[in-house]
Amino acid sequence: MDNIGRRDHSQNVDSISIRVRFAPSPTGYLHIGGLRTALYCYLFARSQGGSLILRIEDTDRSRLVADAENDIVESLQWCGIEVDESPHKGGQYAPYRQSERQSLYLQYAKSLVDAGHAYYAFDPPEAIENLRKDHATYGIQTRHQMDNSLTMSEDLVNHRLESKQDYVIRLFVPENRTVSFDDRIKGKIEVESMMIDDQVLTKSDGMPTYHLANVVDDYLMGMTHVIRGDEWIPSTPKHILLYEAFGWEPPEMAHLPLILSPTGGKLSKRSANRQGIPLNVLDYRTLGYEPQAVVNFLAMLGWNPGTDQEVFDLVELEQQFSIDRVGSAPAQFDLKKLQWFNAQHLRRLNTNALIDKVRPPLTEQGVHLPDDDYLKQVCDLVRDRLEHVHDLGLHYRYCFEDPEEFDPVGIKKRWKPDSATLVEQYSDLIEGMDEFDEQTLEAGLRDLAQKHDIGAGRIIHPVRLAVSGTTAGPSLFALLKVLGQTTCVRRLRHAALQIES
RNA sequence: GCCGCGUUCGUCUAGGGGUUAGGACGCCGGCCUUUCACGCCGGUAACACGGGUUCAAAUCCCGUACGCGGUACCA
Repeated sequence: MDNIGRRDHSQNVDSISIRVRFAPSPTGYLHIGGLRTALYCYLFARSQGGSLILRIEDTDRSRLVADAENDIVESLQWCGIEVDESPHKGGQYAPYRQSERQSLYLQYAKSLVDAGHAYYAFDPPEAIENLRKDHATYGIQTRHQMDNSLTMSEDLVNHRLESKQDYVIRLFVPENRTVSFDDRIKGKIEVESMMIDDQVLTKSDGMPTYHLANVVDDYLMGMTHVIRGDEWIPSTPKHILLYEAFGWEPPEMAHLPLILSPTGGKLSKRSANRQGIPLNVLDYRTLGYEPQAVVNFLAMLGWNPGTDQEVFDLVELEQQFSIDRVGSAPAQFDLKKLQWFNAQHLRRLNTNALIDKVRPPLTEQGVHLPDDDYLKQVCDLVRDRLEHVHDLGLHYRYCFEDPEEFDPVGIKKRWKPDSATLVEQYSDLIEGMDEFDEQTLEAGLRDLAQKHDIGAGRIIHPVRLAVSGTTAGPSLFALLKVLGQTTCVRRLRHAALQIES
């Protein structure tokens, strides 16, 4: 017992530093709620100068999803959440996959039996099913009616164990105890031990249950804080009892409120789908969201800095995060707000970063990529009206290709009988320009308008329509400048002919 | 059923015995402007309900309702 996986207390620098784990079960891809838990774990660890450990809790072999672990790792990476120790990275307390630590749990469970805090139970499933018809728990009132090492002779118990009959080890939950703990987010929580089952610690397949593995690993791996979802609150008293049985000091607990669907219910696969909310983290990548925006959005769902700042990058979050400012009420997912965050982060990108972001979706949209210099000009031209990386190819395709169609509503509204003539005259003007810049373009157009004794808008609107096919867009003269002299002339002349017919 | 957690504008939230209950998203209006955005200015809208305690309650206490979670050899 003393020589297995003992926590190393000798390095006191280590033992005072904060250690937090994110401990997902690889039964599916990492979803947005799981990511928020990971994020808060990360932010807390980083803000305290501590470490984040990724531990894979794969004790349920029947629900295991083969590539879930990879998905989890990739999701965290995409968001910039770095872990200090993990199955892939290794670390002082390896292995970090619970399936690889099986023998450890068994030994600890047996030590609990030896100390009288746990017992062997041989009841077949039907017996337990029967029990639950009349009693809520397998515990204080019922354990003495069952087949276990509390009710059977030692010889018989040994015989059963030796003949490899199925058995589980159950925790002996004490009577009349008020189990309490002080949650960093929820405050003091109390539960009567009466309400708690004699928890199964090791399953008949030899695997530990979540409760055992979790407690043993959190202890062995030196966790100082357990930060996890709300749904674990009812289990925490069981864990506290386990820590007590082992004679260990429990870590600090912090239970995060859940993320709800926009209608208030549970954010399930079905509800998310119906609301158009991507559920898996990597779906957000596929859809072209900025990881920083997703992180920012999630951080603000349940936490606030106490100031008016709301746009944060990860580093700022690390600096400002405080678990004391995490709210205790669940929060509803709001896609509109995420989109706003996305726009904020996208626009803050410098031009070089922006063109990198924008190239893949453009390619996907079948746009022939121009050279970087041109792409930069386009990005700077439209960046303030970009909400999403896809918007460039979606709404500003004319920056890359001559428009093939002209908005009929726009034509009706802006194309007058004299428009074709004016557009052609302006194209002549442009063709003859030595200086091709915004000022010259504007001055030339206004001159032309004056000559015809009309408002500048009479030319501006048809020109925009001719050059872009649409009535909305960036400043016309800036647009013309970016498009370039020959493109402008070509488009204007072509449009004058086509719209006329 | 039982146990636990929660409840401030539609949404995210600040505040936490005496506030015109503040901000953000969304929505609406205005300004800017050649358009559409951006930006700026303004508007809309909230303390779940009922009892206490108190000079005073959104804030503290107790109930009720509603929501969510747990009650597994799932995590």
